[in-house]
Amino acid sequence: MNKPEKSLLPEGAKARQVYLSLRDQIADGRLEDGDGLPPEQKLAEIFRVSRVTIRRALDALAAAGLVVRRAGSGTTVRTSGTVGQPMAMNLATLMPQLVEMGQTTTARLLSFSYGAAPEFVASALRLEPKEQVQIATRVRSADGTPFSHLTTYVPAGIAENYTENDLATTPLFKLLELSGVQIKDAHQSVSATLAGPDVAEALGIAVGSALLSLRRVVRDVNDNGVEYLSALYRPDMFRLEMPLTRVGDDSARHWQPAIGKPPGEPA
Amino acid sequence: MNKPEKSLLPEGAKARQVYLSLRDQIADGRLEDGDGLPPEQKLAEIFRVSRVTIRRALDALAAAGLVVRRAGSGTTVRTSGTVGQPMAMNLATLMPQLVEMGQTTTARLLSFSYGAAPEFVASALRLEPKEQVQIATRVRSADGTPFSHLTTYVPAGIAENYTENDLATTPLFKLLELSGVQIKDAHQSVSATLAGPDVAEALGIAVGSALLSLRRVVRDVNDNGVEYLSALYRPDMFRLEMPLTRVGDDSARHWQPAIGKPPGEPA
DNA sequence: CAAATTTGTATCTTTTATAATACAGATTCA
DNA sequence: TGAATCTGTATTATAAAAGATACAAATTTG
Repeated sequence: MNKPEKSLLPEGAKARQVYLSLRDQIADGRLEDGDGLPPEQKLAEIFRVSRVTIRRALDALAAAGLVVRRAGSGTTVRTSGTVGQPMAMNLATLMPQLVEMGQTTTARLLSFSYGAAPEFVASALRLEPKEQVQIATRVRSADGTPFSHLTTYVPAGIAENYTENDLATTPLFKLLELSGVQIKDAHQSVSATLAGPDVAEALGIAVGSALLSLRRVVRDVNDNGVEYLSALYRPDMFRLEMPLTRVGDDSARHWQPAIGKPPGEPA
Repeated sequence: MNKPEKSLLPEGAKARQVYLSLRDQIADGRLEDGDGLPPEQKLAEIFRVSRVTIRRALDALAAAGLVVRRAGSGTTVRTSGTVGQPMAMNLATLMPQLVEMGQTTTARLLSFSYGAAPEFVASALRLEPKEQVQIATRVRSADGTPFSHLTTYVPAGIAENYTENDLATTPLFKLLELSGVQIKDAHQSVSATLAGPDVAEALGIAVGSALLSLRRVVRDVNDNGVEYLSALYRPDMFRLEMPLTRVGDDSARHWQPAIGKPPGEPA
């Protein structure tokens, strides 16, 4: 039942930024249900814009059902029912969960082609220059709402083992396994980026929204790169969880990710 | 030597979208070093905007050093040297690195106060409602360039053990140790968000920039929450690295973060 | 109740972004 | 060399966003 969020919002820069900024604060809990926002005049000073602009942003928030405005009283946050908690991906049990997720979510194949590996892919996977790779872009949805935008690069020799159709239904991770690829290790890198027009449309979000970006390189037992993944996630629907436990004695203590233990459960 | 990125970029919607779209394509390799962009007139048709708008986007790209424009010849992608690698924080060795980082970076204390714990802090740390906490906001810089914006909440009873001055010089993690707090475990949650006016100013970036957001809850051996950290990082200067290794036999394999091993090194 | 605060509404002006157009200068290539 | 192709520059016009201002209506507070 998610709205397309096609933003009847003011398309222009300033008002939209205010809107996005406030929406973000509501989405990630800095502003909670029932919290009162500062008065419009105050917000105008904080954001260094006119009250009219603040007004436009608040109108958009109200239209989205995130706040309630009452003359004389003020504007208050109303999130009950509207914001679902983002699904949390536990780092330690990452891959199994992704496989499971493949079963409870649906994927749509946006593009599929073969071509020379881009330089950054070739160097990450340690391929020969110009080596052919399969490039696929998919959007994954949960409950009909898209939450991730994935682009994968797989060496052509490996990609031969599954079809375009497989990609739309099965997580690439599983396909590689079925192809007999012996996966050894992976390396992930997490950062943040802004949604461009293409990704924004695919994910049903506004251009300029914040996205969690994840880059993953997977190698097989011979240290050959078998997959390069560039993933973008909606932060309101997806989050990386990392339990950490301290190990070792005083002299050489360090932190280590806790494995397979839900947070708060006794060891 | 990082530029303030104070975005002389066109703030308006259309030109910025074109800029972001092209920058994205360059950043993730769809356009590589040496590639020639379509001529401005062609781009104008592709993006359905006027050539002037395309021009503004290209100007911004050129100012950012991502493309080189030559009259008569065209616009070509130039990424060599310009794409500085963000500093990478290895998850496995997270805390020690943070301590080290405290030595090679500088911190500035933006605000420091005591007050009732906000609801989301109280529930995360399992405090009584309205319990007093110390709230401190700091900005951490490397080579004079700010890269992270940190807000910490520490129960007042614990915070008594160090001074406001300590905070400006020493990582909170270390201060807690010195205060005799016996840290047991921590839980981190990573996502993405947009820069609001305050954070944007503190980090020297444009409002609406993407930020990597990290939330951390630290508990002591008695399971009492001792720190709630909300951190925002510039994605161009900071990244989370996670090596993963597959362990176990066929029947019960799972992924586990590799500890203390630089990626690509033999086990 | 009266004063203060806050949102709602309306109007007008200013600023900024975008567009349309024309032409000059640089480069490439046959 | 000369035509074709591109970027560089300039001008003017149109549209959209943002700002300034004033006042009305609802609500809260003392």
